[in-house]
Order: sequence, then structure tokens, then C-alpha cells
Amino acid sequence: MNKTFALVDCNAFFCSCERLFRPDLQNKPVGVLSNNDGCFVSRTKELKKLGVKMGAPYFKVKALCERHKVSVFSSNFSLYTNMSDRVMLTLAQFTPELEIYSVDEAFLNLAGFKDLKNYAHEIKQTVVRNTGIPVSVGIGPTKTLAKTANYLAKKYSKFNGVVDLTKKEDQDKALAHVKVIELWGVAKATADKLNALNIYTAKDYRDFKNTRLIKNIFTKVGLQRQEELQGKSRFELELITKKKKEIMCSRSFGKPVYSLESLREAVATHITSACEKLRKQDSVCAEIQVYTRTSPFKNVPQYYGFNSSKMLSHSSDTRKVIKYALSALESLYKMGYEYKKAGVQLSQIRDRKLSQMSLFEQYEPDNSEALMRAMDEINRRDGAGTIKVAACGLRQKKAWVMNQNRRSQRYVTGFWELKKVK
DNA sequence: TCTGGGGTCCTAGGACCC
DNA sequence: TCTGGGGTCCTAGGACCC
Repeated sequence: MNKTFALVDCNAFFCSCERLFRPDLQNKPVGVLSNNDGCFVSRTKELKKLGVKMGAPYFKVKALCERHKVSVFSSNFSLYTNMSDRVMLTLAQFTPELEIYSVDEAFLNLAGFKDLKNYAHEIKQTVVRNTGIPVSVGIGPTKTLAKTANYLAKKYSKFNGVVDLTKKEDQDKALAHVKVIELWGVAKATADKLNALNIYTAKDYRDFKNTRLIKNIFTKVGLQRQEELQGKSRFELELITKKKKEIMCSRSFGKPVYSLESLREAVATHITSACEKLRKQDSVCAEIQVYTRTSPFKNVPQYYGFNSSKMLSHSSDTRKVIKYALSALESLYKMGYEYKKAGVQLSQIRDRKLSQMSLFEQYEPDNSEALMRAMDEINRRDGAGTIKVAACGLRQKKAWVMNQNRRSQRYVTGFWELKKVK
């Protein structure tokens, strides 16, 4: 049976979310910055036209932005995830099978559907009507071709946001116009190697005869990608959300940090959110990695401290994990450095229910589960951080907390910041 | 002054076993 | 030239994604 995939991708998603509540910014350059107001992570086409690149550090293009009256926002993730949910809910009406691929993208199974182009336009119009978010739609017999179609739909305005690559002759024409670096799963390193084989376009890649060489150089996935370009589906729709095998949490600091005391607070805070994620997927972990580092961009003595710590038994108890993380931190900390970032990672994650005590695990009375559940519930209801472990720090002003000087209001999630109707 | 954060998959190579 | 062979498990590191 023939497969048909559609990839629906929101246009400049974070910027589009900001524009929803600022209709005056329509057709004007808008950008959204990463955490700590570091670099651009979302740009409207007006901003791209000004030459501001993805990932460009804000301070380097600040003057340009001011000159052109660019509206620049700090990231406001509670707004974006909320809008994402609404988009996905709308998309679900159009397919029996939906894979939410990222915050702003989803694959739809459209196998057996007729008149695909019209259907895609209907999807596009419904999403914008229901949520206000503009999207582009790419269609193809494989995920890779659907992705490529979507790339073309975004790049050339003449397609009006929809490209259908289900027909062979359309694929031939389209793939000749796509550079390999634009393909899904191909970045600089792979593109360079492909170019060295005289493979420049997606069509060159698709038609390259020496498949053994492809596999040797680009491994199994490289070959699968080629087969997908030929119309043979190799990447299936993934309908079940998999549990995370690793959970990380890290942040740059708003201001440089020197003391172990501040690092302890930052690490404890990161562990707190990592453990919340861990419990949310009903898992436990056994290993904790901790690191802290100086800024590689700054001309100061550099240090990258890393340490890991294994617990005697699996757990998701914030208090216990913090204890292990802090002892790991103590032994990697060196005085006299200007720290810029700290992060933690939980690994050896497994299902709580499957978790059995090993022969050598020490017995610990399990009073923690109910306590953690109560904590999560209160923080969900009354806001993150309402209840926390004291190690996270009790002072009001924390030097290490990130900068977010340009954040929009929490239009859809914070009661006190609801849009006012005059 | 100022440069993000959170993930996954694949492979090679070492340790270890019989 | 030629150092046994074959298997599993784990980890580190590279590459990529959004």
C-alpha cells in the first residue's frame, strides 16, 4: 500500500506566537531570542531579509535591529507550548494518525486521501482560523520527501504554502533545485562529504549508483535517506511518545558566578526541574552528571568541571538526587574561576514500576513518593517553585538567574497577565 | 556587558566472556 | 604479513535535529 505523509510546519513559530497578541507587528521584522537573551532562535521573513542569521548573537546585531525597528522578544515558552497544543489539536482533526515531531511540526498520515493539494490548503486555512498561526504543508510518499516539499513550500511564495511531491515527475523537477544541505538529516559535515563525491543536489544523492559507498561513508541512515528520496519509506510515523532516556537541564547565568554557594543553588534548581520531568514520565534514575563551566567566548582563565555520581538505588526523589548532585559538584568546583553556566543530566533512567531493588541496594522506606506527588501537585496548581527544597536558595535576588529583559506577557497562561480588553 | 537548551541515533573500540 | 575467534555489553564521541 502506498504511503502518504504530510509535514505541517508553523512559519517562524515563536515570532508568530508573539504577533498574535501584537497585530501591529504584522509584516514587520520580529525576532525571538534564546534563553538569557543570547541569540536569535526565531525570525520572521522580514528579519531574515535584513540579513540576521539563525543563531546570531543579539549583541552583535543590536544596532542593526534598532536601526530597522525590529521587535525583539525574550523567549516565552509557556506561551509557545500552549499555542503548540492548540495547533496540534486542530491538526488531529485531519488525520487518523498524527506524530508531533517538535513544538512547531507534525507529520500526518494521509494515506488513501484524495485531492491532496486541496486538502492541504484546507488544513492550512483551518489552522490559521482556529489558532492564528500560519503554517506550510509539504506532502510526499516518504517523510524525507514530505520534509523537502515543506522546505520548498516555505522558500517559494508562488506555491502559496503547499507543495505536493507525490508524483514522480514533480520529484524529479523539485529535487534538482534542492541542495543536499537542505535535506533532513544533512548538515555541514555530511554535506561536505557528499560534495566531495560530486553529489550536490538532492537529485544527485537520490540517483547515486554506488550504494555500498553511501552506506560505508554515511552509515545505515545515510542509505535510508537515499532510499527515502527514491520514494521508499524507511522512517515510519512514531505515534507513541517515548520516554526520555536522558533528562538534562542547564542554563547560562545572567551574571558571572564565582562562589560554590551560588553554584549549589543553580545545580539544586536544575535537579528540581529534571526530577519533575522524570516523575512526569513515571521513571526513576540512578546516575547524575553535573558540570559547570566558564564562558568560552570570554578572555578569562577557562575551566570545564565535570563529575558524575551513582546512587545506590534508583530514585526520583528531588531531595535525594540533589544530595548526590551537590556532592559531585563539591569535588569538581575550583575556586577563582568566573563561571557562566551549570548543568545536570539524569541517566540510567528506567520505569518506576519495573524498578526492582538489586541485591546490594539498601532498603529505604518509601515515604518519598507521596511527598513528591504532593509537591508536584501544588507547584502545578499554584505555579512552579511554590514549594521547593531549601538548597535551591531562599534569597530573592540570585545572581545566576537568567536575563529575560524582553519577555512578552503570559497572555494565555498567567492570570495576572491576561490581555486587557478596553 | 553580551554567544541557547534539550534531545536522539549511530559507530568504534575496549572490556570481558567462553 | 599472518599473534584464535566470536560474541555481548558498555561508553565516548560525532553528527544531527528543532
